[in-house]
Amino acid sequence: MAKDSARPLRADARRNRDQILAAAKRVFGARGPDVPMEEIARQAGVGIGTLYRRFPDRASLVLAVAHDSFAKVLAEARAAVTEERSAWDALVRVVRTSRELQLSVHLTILSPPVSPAALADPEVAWLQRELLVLLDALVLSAQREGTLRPDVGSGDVAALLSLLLRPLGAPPGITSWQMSERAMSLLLDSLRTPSNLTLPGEPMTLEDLNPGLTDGA
Amino acid sequence: MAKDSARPLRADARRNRDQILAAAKRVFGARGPDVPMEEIARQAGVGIGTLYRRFPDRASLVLAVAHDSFAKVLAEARAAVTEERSAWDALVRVVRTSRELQLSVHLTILSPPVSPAALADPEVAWLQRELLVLLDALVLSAQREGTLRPDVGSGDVAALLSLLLRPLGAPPGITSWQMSERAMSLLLDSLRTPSNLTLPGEPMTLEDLNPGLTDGA
Amino acid sequence: MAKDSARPLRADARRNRDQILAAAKRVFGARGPDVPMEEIARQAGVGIGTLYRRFPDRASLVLAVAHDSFAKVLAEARAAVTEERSAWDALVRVVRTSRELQLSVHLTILSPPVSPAALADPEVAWLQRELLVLLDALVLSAQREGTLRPDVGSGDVAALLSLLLRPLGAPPGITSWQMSERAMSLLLDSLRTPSNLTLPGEPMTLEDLNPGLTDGA
Amino acid sequence: MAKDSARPLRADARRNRDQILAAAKRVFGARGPDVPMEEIARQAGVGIGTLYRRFPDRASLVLAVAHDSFAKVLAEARAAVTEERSAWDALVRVVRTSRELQLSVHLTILSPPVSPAALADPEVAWLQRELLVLLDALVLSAQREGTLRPDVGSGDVAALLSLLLRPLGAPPGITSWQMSERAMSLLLDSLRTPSNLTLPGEPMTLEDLNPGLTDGA
DNA sequence: CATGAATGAGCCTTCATTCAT
DNA sequence: TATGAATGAAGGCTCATTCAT
Repeated sequence: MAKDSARPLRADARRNRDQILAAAKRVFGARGPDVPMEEIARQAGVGIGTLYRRFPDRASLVLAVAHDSFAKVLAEARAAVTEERSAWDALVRVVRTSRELQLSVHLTILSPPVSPAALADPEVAWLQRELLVLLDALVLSAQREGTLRPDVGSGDVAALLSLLLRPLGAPPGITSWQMSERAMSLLLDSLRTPSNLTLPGEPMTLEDLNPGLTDGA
Repeated sequence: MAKDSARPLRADARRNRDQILAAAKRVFGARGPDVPMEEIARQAGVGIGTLYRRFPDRASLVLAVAHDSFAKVLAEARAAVTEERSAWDALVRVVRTSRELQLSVHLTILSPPVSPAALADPEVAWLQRELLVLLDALVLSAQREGTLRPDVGSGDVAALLSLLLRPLGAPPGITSWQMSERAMSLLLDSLRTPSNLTLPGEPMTLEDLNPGLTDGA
Repeated sequence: MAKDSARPLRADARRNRDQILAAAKRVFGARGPDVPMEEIARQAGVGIGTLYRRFPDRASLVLAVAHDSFAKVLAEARAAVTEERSAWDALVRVVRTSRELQLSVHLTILSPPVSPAALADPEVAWLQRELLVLLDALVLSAQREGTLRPDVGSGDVAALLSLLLRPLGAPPGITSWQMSERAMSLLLDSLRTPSNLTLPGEPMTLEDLNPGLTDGA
Repeated sequence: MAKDSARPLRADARRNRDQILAAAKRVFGARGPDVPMEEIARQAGVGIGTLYRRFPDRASLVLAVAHDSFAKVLAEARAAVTEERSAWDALVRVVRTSRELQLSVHLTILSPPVSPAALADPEVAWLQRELLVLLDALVLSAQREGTLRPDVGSGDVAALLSLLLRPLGAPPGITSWQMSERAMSLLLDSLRTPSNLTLPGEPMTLEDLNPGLTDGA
């Protein structure tokens, strides 16, 4: 389906490639898509030259990250479909395990406003399509099952995911994480029929969001 | 509450300042906070020097944009509280009219992951606090009213807003807008008690999200 | 011998011009020749536009400062020649009172390495020549008198002055001043025949130059 | 005593570094500390990026130049102390060979009015102190020897050096050089006991200083 | 093949100077 | 006329990318 041009890559080269990819994922996630290439190289423990040998330019690195993430998500999603009892459960699992998505989404979103560079790549496009098709099937199943409100389409679900999975832009502190958890629960509930949600944790107060905010109030 | 240090600014200077602010809002919104200053100047129809005379550095421009947006949102929110019949309606209106929020949120978010520079500014911080306090009151009222699920706090609401109002990163096409509309509706519904939502428009399909996507499928 | 083109200048204009000149002198002296024009305008209490109306560009302001300083020095030198008993005394007085020179020298030096712009101006050139001629006469007189070593020329004297009058580059603290005083005394003594110097003050120690320097030594 | 943090630097990098340093010395000397960095890069025959790779900002380049010059001077001074017969001779040699000083002095002067940035650096500060301590010893020896007037301190000597070694601001033409030579001789003589100077060259005339000056006289 | 050096385009910012009020 | 706004050229610095070791 893809990769063919190059022979399998020597062991150390392979290792380098992986380290770079891992570093890029980490760094992009933590500091946005504008980090200097050298920073990534440093974190990967390789020279800048090596990075460029592996990924001829920034775009191709971003692409590789996107590809990698998408692939992992897709695999997970397929596993969910196979292993979960109901379509709804599978859907929930896809969403929940899609922390991995967070990055791909960040870079080359599920929905139309896509980083054009990334989607230009046929493989990423293919992955994206596979994922969406799977999502579509899941949505239909769940609706047939009666667990998903009938007036939403897979496009709606993808859109919500796009929105929710976007990183919050903050160092992912506990609060930020909990916030996402609760938001996601609410979201899922809004999709569910019949709704029967119990939100995790306590209601979030202003104080939770902005510690110290109400001191002077 | 604001502007005080300097005398009122000459007419043309005032006009330029406003044009710059408007351009910055537009451009930041469309292309993120990293656009070249010259781009903003060009869009505002002024020289780069003029921009810098008015806003001594990038940070101060960002700040001004944030301030302006926050102020508008706060005003709107207060109007909503006054004019709407129920707390729920006010809440909905705040959310809905908060397209304006989109930008402020983009720059100096409601919730903790805040652009630190912007919140360092006492005035912006004050505006933010006012807004959150108002939101808090609204949440409590709505819960007393029985229209808002009791297990969410104002923090949750703010968090959801933060997430949803984030720009999608795309040129705001029709699809993108509709998507937001529907997502927001779902969101509001997930907060509502009892839920009684009718989603606007038709279910979004994959085709809606990615026109042409299923061509080859 | 100069100024002719313009009519005498209205009173307030005159005042502005003088304030600007004074400010420029002060500021150039304190912060070197690269201070922004606006800084000078501010210190002079006028708008930048006014400054430029009076002095069409930086060069012409520098020129005016040089001119002014040279003129004062020349006047002083003439007074010294007239009033002092011996050529030597006059020479000493010229040197000593030439604190005023410090600035002119800083800008358009006595000796060849001259700020070309300034000496391009016929009036400044004329002043400079007058001064040098006067100095020449003084040197000859003093040598005839037997108070100045016969193997130096007026060029040597001018050169030494150029060197010594250069500002030290420091905020003119007490030490800096004393240092100059002593250096100048030594210099004068090196020119004197017979030498009979008593240096002012105490010998300068390293500690004087660099307070705290020998703490750890 | 110096350089330690980094490994030895690749051969070509080393060469570039040296060229940059040399160019900087030359250019700073000729045109002051405000020359554009690009000018220095050009003169060094490298790209601007290379310059910045080696010296992350202007301050650090200035620092390096100062360091280098000071180190050379100190070495020379130590050699002088060792090799010259009398303290006086050593002192004279230090002064005379201190053309090298000219630059260091220009940047981070011997005496208090020091470019603060440069002296903030511990190594430069250390070099400066070493030099001053050595000078101090030399002054005392010479005074014990009876060759240096007893009423001056090492601070005076350093101050005079600071003054005299300052570049004249001109392209170092022959005249300028001779002028310095003679001035320095006079200076040394003013310090000497008993004085027995024969000045080098002929008395300098006004014509020497300003060729063409007396043309129209 | 890995490395780190070199390069230069591009963005931020300052400031001399001109121009509208 | 005085003022302060507008302008743009120039310099500092960063970083993506290419090249020599």
